[in-house]
Amino acid sequence: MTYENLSSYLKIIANPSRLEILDLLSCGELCADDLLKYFDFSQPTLSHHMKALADNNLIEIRRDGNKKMYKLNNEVLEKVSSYINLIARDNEECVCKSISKGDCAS
Amino acid sequence: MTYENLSSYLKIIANPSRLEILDLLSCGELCADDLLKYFDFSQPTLSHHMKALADNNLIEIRRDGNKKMYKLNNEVLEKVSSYINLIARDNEECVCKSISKGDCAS
DNA sequence: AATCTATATTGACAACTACCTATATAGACG
DNA sequence: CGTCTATATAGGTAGTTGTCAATATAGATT
Repeated sequence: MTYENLSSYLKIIANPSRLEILDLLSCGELCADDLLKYFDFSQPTLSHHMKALADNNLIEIRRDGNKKMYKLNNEVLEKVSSYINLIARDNEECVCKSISKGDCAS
Repeated sequence: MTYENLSSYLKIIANPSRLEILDLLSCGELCADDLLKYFDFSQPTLSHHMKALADNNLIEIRRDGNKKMYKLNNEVLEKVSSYINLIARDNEECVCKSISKGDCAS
């Protein structure tokens, strides 16, 4: 995963409403209406957030009769989490091994 | 940690340059000049990124003579990572337990 | 097929971001 | 104290984001 890729995922989840949507989905599917009742923003705003999440593969959508059901794709979220951890820690292939230190060498 | 708080941290790291800066710092302190040589952007842009990271406690700064040394504060990054994991998973106190399902009940 | 219901799209706008150039400042050191 | 070096701040700009009201659409149901 490139920094660009990781950054794209992070941009999507770097929003309190979307974080809460993801958390709400973490114990099962919900439809838009249940989510909408829960929040204070408008229906188009919810739809916009759901599209952003779906476009980035953070949720999956299926139709159920009249409604659409949204389901968390927790693998992606877990992958993002583990990549952040990778950045936080030193390791063999880390880019930090490759930087050339000038006068500031420790 | 509130969704607002987590989202603030995520906004800071949701940038490819800052992710790379953090990764570069993950095996030890560096000064601004070493980082600057590594990237293609201007010195003020680097300074701006370092300030954003420091203001959010993601790095620590100490003066060393003429220079400033930047050090990763990996605890914060690891905390962010683990909170994302928490959101990805179901658990006892999850907000997802509290949402009232209307017609969409599974 | 007409209507209803749930969700999506459009278009607009204020707020924020990342970057630049130009300039300022803080501390080191002659 | 004056100068140099390293980093920070200011001011400006193009692009992005989150939101809304208005409208469109897709599928269900009569």
